[in-house]
Amino acid sequence: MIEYKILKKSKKSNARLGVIKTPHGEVQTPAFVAVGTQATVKTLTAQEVEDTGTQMMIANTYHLHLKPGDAIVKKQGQIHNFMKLHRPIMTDSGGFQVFSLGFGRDYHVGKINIDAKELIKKGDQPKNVKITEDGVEFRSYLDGSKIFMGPKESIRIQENIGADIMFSFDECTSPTATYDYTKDALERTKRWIKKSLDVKKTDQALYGIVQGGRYKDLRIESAKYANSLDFAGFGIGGEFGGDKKEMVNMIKWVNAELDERKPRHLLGIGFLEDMEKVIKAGVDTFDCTVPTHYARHGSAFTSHGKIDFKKTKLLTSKLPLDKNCDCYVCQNFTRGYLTHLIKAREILGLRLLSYHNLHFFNAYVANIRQKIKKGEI
RNA sequence: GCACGGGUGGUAGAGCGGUCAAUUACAACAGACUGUAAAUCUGUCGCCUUUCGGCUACGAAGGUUCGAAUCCUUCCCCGUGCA
Repeated sequence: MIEYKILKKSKKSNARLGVIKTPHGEVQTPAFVAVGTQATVKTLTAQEVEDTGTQMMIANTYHLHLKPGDAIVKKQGQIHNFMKLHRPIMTDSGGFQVFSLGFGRDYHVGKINIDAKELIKKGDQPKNVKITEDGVEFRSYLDGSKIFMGPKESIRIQENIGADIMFSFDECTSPTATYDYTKDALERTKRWIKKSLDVKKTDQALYGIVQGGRYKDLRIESAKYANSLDFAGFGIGGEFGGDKKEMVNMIKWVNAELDERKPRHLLGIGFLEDMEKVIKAGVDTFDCTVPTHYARHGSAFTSHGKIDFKKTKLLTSKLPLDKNCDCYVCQNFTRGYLTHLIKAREILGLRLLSYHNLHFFNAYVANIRQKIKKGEI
């Protein structure tokens, strides 16, 4: 189980300072959660992940079920022992893959989409996954085989993986869904999160997920329902409207309904510019692929903006990546060297940028914690 | 000197009479990425033009043809073999 304690509540916003105690250590919140889908924060060793100041990681049920198989992870001593990360770990339920491999893929849309048109009507099905009342039939992206996953399957897999915190199985809806579709999907998600709780056998913590798309009444209904059940915390998922303002409002609608004594995790949101906004809306933890994903695409974040290390002109630069950063990468290498590594497609380039970006994101949130502590936000 | 083979856009390398401003790859340039189908994807990439279109181009110069990067002649380079 986990324990959440509020250390300080902001007077200026809904932000709060807290700590989540888990069997694998504490998380000072608000906190950034690194994404380690396949039991690895891509390119980095567990030791390096810890060295970047990462407090918690989130792995993925769907991916680990396909490869290597959750039974294998269990036999290897579960995820902490398997990957040798001695920090708190979460597992996402596979609910996001209902979207990313389903309608998300069909419509080429992300979770925040200003151009989204309402195209998905109640009863519609994505091309590559089949959504039923009991769960979802996926096509494995590895070999095309059929994989069925519902709340029961997801929880069983997550219990085998053995993270500190599990998420209930849900259907992440698309920004291209109509109200009627989203309402219908929410009814499924409500049944699924209840079922997730009912079938859970271990003492791992389970978070209930809130959906409801961009629709206020559905978001509130979803939050109220999740709050009525005995979850250890909450996950806020789904699409987040057309812009950041809308997103923040949606988070506020939801958090107003949730028991403040339980931690709230915002699923899959975390651009740098989003962090302070969502924290002020009352979010405690959030995960995002951006630092590691962008790193592998050659981009690094700095105190003066983003740098694209694919640009040839940077080859002659003798400046550090970020002069205001005290991470190993910024202390040792020039922008020119990093550019060379990226352009030469050397693995080290991806590793160094991943390391720096994670460090940068963690430091960024640590700074926000300080601001809350000082009463600045 | 003789005999073959070859000279194509920044590079490599297709094309071998019209559908070729020229396949493709790389490079270059620009952009995207939010619970990771992602060390990925998209666009531009001779010059002028927003588009239509125009212009100059496949070693050089001639020629054949309605039409040539593609065929012929000469020349200039490069590679291999024989002297």
